[in-house]
Amino acid sequence: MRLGRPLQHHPETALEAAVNAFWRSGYHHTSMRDLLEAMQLSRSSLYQAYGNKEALFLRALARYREELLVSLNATLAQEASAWQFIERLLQHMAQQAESEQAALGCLIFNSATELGNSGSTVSDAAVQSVQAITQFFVKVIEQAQREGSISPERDVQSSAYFLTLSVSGLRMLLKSGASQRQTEQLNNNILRGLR
Amino acid sequence: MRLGRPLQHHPETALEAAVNAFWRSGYHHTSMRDLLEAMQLSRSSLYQAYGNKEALFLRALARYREELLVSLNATLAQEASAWQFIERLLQHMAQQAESEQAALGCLIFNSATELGNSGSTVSDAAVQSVQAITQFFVKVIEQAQREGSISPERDVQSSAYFLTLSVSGLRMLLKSGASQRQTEQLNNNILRGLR
DNA sequence: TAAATTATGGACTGAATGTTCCATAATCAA
DNA sequence: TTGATTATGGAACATTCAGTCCATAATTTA
Repeated sequence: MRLGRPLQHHPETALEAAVNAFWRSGYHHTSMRDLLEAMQLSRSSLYQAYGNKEALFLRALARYREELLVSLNATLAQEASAWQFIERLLQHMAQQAESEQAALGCLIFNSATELGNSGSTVSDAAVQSVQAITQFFVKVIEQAQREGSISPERDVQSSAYFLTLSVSGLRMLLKSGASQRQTEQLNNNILRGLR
Repeated sequence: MRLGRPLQHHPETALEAAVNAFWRSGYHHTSMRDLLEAMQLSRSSLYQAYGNKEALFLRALARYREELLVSLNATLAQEASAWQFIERLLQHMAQQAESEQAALGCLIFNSATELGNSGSTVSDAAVQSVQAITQFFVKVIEQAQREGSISPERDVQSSAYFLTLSVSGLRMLLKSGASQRQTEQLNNNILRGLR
């Protein structure tokens, strides 16, 4: 068995709370005070369990990315086709318009925009997460080409990047208060860019 | 003539420096110390001339937006067609890949992503600036439709939003270190989404 | 020259920042 | 029960934060 006094908090639950805190306010503008309150644990426990703010952010971002990719893969698997997956994904984002969720945007794109690729550990992590999203879209595009809904002449990498760009741009517009109607019509342009 | 001791700084030059400071680090992460150093003036002078950090940011963002729109309008006017303007705009962004300029992104999209639309004065200004960009693209799309390069069946607002989304997404990818080759190929998807 | 007016330099404030430290609490192994 | 080990609460730290204040400098008007 494990030695010493047992944890009085659930590390996974606390990390989830940290994700939400960073999601709401970004890396720099989320203070340790915010994190302590959100995660419901004492200073010592936080530093003991996660090291420091930077390390906690890396853990939070990694968790967000992993959960997102698991969710995306699961949704892809249960859709009838890759093309339908893309349509549903865009439609789903449009339906979130003007909600609190939409106002948050995506932690990965938020972080990439905030941190750039300055070479710091945190900015590297953000860039790498954007790459992971694009890699997922590569799979989706390849499947769509096999299924005949995207021309085999289209460059896979470009189309995947275009999907990343589109989702990121959509998130920015939704953050700026774009309406559902506006977003839905927009999606036609995105789909046309893919075909 | 003006009464009292004359200014020892050029307000326009100082504001330009403030723009660059906010551009580099965002609203929250740019400190007054950063601004004082960038603008090369003393605390008193800064507060006397601009009020406080929030007011200074509003001025800086407004200046950035105005300069950007003047530049975009000038470029549009000297291109042979609206369609060619769009092509050149995207091409120009691709050529900036992997440069310091690309690493900065766009102050407006950076701010919109950082500040969301929380209802604060600064976030309102960011949202409004995104709208101003979209309004400019409305003009471009209408001109392109008159010139026959974009189908009159396309919804003007949607296409304008799509251009805003594309430029924003492109900026995010460039910030994440996307290469020139990747970006150039990407542009074909964007143009296809417009036609 | 004197009075009025505006700008500037720099000290100062209170609050917030991320982080460290230590005494104490709570568990397990012997 | 004792000793080892880990977790926790809270005080404390130096630094940075945005912003204020006041004495003084530099100018115009009278």
